[in-house]
Amino acid sequence: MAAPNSGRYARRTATLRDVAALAGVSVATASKALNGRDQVHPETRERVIEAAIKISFRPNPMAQSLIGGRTGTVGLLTNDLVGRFSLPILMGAEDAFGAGRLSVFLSDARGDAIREQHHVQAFLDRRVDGFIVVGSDTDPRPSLGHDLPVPVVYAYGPSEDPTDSSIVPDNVSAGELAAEHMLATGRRRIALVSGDRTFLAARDRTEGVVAALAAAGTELVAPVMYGSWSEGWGRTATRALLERVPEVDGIICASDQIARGSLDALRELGVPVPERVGVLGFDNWEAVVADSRPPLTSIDMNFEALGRLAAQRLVAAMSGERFSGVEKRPVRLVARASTARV
Amino acid sequence: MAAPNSGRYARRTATLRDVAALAGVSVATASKALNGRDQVHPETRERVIEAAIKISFRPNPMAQSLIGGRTGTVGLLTNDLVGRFSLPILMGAEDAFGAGRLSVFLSDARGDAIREQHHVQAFLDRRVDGFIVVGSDTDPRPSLGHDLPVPVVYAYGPSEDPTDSSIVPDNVSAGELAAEHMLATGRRRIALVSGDRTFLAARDRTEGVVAALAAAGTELVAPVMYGSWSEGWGRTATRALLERVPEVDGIICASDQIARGSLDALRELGVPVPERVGVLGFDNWEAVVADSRPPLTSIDMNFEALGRLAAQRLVAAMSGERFSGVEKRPVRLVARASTARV
DNA sequence: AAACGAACCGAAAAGGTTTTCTGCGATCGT
DNA sequence: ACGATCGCAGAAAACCTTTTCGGTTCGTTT
Repeated sequence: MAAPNSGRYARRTATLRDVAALAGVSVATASKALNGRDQVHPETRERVIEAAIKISFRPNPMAQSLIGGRTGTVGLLTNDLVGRFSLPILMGAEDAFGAGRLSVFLSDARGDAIREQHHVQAFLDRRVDGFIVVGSDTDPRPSLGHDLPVPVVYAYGPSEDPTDSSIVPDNVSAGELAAEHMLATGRRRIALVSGDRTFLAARDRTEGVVAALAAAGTELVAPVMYGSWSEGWGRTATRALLERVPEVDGIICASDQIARGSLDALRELGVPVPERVGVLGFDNWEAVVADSRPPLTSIDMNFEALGRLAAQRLVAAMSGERFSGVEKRPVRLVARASTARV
Repeated sequence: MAAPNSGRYARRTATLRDVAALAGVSVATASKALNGRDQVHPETRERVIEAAIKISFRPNPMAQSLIGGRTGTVGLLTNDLVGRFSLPILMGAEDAFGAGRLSVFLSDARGDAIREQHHVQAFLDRRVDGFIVVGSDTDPRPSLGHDLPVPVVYAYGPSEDPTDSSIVPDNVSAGELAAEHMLATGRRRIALVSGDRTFLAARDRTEGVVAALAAAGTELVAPVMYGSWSEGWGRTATRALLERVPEVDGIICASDQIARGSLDALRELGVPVPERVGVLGFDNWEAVVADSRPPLTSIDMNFEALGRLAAQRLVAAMSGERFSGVEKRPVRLVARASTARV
């Protein structure tokens, strides 16, 4: 049980004036000394720096931004309740910013447009220097508009407005990668169990798969099966598939969860994986992929790299360059036992 | 492909001076009018407010904090790579702060102590008014120390230092809840498949289970089985268990993933769930729980509530009250088909 | 010796807001 | 009618840092 005590946290943090006094110079000189400006004698600079260290002086960023007009903060607006996507993206962004002097304000709009509007305003009130908006899926989303005083980069879910700058994973090439891998591991009768057809990601991945097969002079062994993103769908679809096309030897599933369901169904039907059928998923979601039987080959969307790039684009935009358009980023395949060549 | 354009984002935001000018008063009066101070004529106040709205004035928080000494920001430091825990906690905290005027800086230390130290310093440089530290598990972690100028609240993973303030889920009562639910659904021969015994969470949950059974005049039908937190362990443990104690009619698993493995094993052994054996997990991890067969009863750790409370404690601490000790918060059981009474 | 330039330092303004204190006109009490 | 009080508005200081610009002290040049 917690017990409220009395307690003070007063502790005036050292100011530049203190440093100056200790070093026996004016604040102006102290400032110049610490900021590497010239016009200050090396010896004096040394004295100032020592003084600063001694009283562990840290410049007050409020005072700095008051002058400079920039706060060194960016707002990261997510809509991803589960955190599957936004957290790695955030980490990538933080990485890219971290080296520089930028800090990240985070808030979650929970997919609600008016809450989002509210958070945008809150960030603007805080005078952030820019925004990163993370969507909950890869479908285009409404733009925040162009009347914002700072640049915006959309990550994962692109803006509907093509003059905005968006960074998304390349789902078409992800589909290609999947199909090529199936072919490369010696399979020829390949089926595709997709997700919810209303999602662009589902359609893009399908497009990639179909294209890659065509390029290799073949095609899907059965019509694309659309459904939901769940394990349950993976199971039903797989059962139906094996009934209709028993000779199938490769199943590409549009998500790890679908693949997981597919694996379960195959096991129950006594179909050995990867010997008779190879299975492959998308997202490389550690929790789903690692524990599946056998471990699942999956396409990793490189979220962290996505975040890093979004951060870089934002930084560039903040210093004048403006980017526009949807930038599609490469993904990578992580091979595991479920598609091992036999 | 993105194409860099030229582009400017200049746009001087309105200042209080502008408002004052427009309303024909001094900045002092304008300030008082907007902040609800008295000493200003109602009519004047009205004029000022209208002016402020007209040019959509927003006070500059840098200027405000320069005076007030508080920035209205808190630092949230996570260590949870997966985001399973920290994101809901963050959302709860944001909720609790949101109404007030607090914004959240987020950063991830990735479980690395020196990176953490670095982020703490960065937050202090930003003059945050407080910290929330989110652990990666419920084991006590090193304190950030007491020489910080602002209060700290530890969430999920408590501080080793009992004079710090920590908020954690009550894993003992979680264990009790699990056992009681098993009993309440008519099972008597109950086993416990736990996780990694080096985790406090595993031991606490065990303690609760054992205590609740004892209170009901019974005990575990087999010694606690410790292993890892994975599905694989859930499967092996369950198989071993059924071999040694075929009459078991309830399996409490210390995590959803273990439970998931257990369900798989049972299905493969042809043991009907929930008819012959009930299965229960911990964490209520949507992705794992929803798609399992049958849907898994689980103990929800109430992360969001944890985050909210942490935020409240922090706010209280920031205004002088000081809390100390580890505060254990109630959890709740979410009943699903895997433990349905037969 | 006078003038000049270089090197270095400090005073002051600026950035936007809040708060205190002073000032002023009007109202009140007697 | 006079001082006291009240209601309201504005001037100025304070918060902390950066930057510009003027000033001082040297050493150097003619």
